[in-house]
Amino acid sequence: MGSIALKYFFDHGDTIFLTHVSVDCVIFGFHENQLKVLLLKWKEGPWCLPGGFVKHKESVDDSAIRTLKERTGLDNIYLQQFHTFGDPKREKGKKIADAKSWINKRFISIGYYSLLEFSSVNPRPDILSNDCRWWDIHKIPELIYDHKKIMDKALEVLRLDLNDHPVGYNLLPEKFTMPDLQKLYETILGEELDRRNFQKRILALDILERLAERKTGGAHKAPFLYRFDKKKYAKALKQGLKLGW
Amino acid sequence: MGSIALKYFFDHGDTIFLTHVSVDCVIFGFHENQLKVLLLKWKEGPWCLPGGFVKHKESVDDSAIRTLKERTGLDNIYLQQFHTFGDPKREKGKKIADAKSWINKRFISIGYYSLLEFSSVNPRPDILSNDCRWWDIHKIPELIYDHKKIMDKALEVLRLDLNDHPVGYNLLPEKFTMPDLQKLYETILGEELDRRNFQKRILALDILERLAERKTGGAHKAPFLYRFDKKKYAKALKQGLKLGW
DNA sequence: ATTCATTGTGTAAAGATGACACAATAATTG
DNA sequence: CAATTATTGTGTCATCTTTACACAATGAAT
Repeated sequence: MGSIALKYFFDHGDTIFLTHVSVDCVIFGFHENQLKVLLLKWKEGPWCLPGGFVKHKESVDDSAIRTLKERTGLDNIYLQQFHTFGDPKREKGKKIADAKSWINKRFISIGYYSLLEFSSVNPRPDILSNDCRWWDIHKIPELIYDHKKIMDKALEVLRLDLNDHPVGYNLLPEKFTMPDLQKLYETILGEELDRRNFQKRILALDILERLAERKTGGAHKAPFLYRFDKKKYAKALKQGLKLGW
Repeated sequence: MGSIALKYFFDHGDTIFLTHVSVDCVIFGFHENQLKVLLLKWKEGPWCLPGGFVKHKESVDDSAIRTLKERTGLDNIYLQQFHTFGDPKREKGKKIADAKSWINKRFISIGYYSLLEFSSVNPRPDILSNDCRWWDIHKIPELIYDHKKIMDKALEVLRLDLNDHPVGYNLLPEKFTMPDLQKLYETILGEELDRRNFQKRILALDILERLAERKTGGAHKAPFLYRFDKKKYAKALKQGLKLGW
């Protein structure tokens, strides 16, 4: 991607994309007992959420899927639209290209959050950026425009969704231990949970399958490995999970 | 509003409004134990949700507030953004003005729902419509584009919000009876609730004030009147109500 | 072999929810 | 005007859910 493509994008992007509408993605991953977010760094600029524009005949959902694919290489990602940000001052100080460029117009941004398994991702910068990496949710750098606000809102919604969406299914690797799952919940909720009660409630959902294997290697007693039982999981989802944390 | 204003709107609306972005409002009211929705009828056309466009320097929220004010005469309405609809085929068959008009372009619509006290409203048609009235939620006429889908989604979100938003506060008149409140919940949830348990749970929230008065006039025993206690209500909201229906 | 941190499991108390019964009362009726 | 009727106000008990907490088992480290 050279400056020719970039120049075309700035000068004639509006022949491809809708003006005034953009998409921003808050991509969550979980690694080393920490909730992470994937951020991009603009060339000579601040960090920001991966985002994109909506093609003329593309659905907004598809635009988010495309953005995600371009940044992570992944298809079939769990994706949730969570809010649309429409303050006219949200992109304060914006000046990307020539004053006349379509891209300098005001944009309404539709926010999506996605959950994915950390190690399956190979973060890739986009045409406007030169760095793309995971940041711990508690150590986010200065972000451009209202992107911090967008991220906070995503986290808030994720917390609520925890009650009726089996978030672990998307954030953890195929096989995981009960402590892993608990740490995930604790990280998202920002509070500690009782180990024994947590296990009881999760198992009561009847969506997990306990494997014969245990996870060895760590110090201390080896915990069992679990896996989501897709059939039971789908069934429970239809009835509506209810955790009530 | 004559055809001159209308012509200007079609020909030059894009000097006032953003292209590709619109707002649709699902306005709920409660009357005679029925949940109602305010709908507009286009001149020589189908029924639709009240909606509008976003001015160049106006926030999307403000645009929804303005739309609501224009249709109902009301300010200070409870308003919740609930979803953004971005399918490129959502406005199938659209052809409003000259082919070249900005308004015939594709629009992404941001959905808001609002709750308001039925009798405080004086429904007013807009420049494009000649009728504006309440429809029972169970007897909705054929709606334009994807507006039925938008309405269904609003209702779905309202049901979920019932758990942590005191919906009654916005939909009922200042003074109301316990049966009134129960009917409201039953209508939104679409299921019957036990009278005694309902009362217990609602009163346990400690947000209502029982008045000395009773509601006379109806046949049978006169029920007490209640009122929301604004102080307690605000306090409970901060802690997060939890009903769990 | 002992120590240590962590895992697996169980149980009892407290709290929330659900099912249900009966007395009180405001208008209607005959 | 007394009896009727449908509805409201209130209470209790059983059941399910949630919370708090204890102890034995185990794998690695010492």
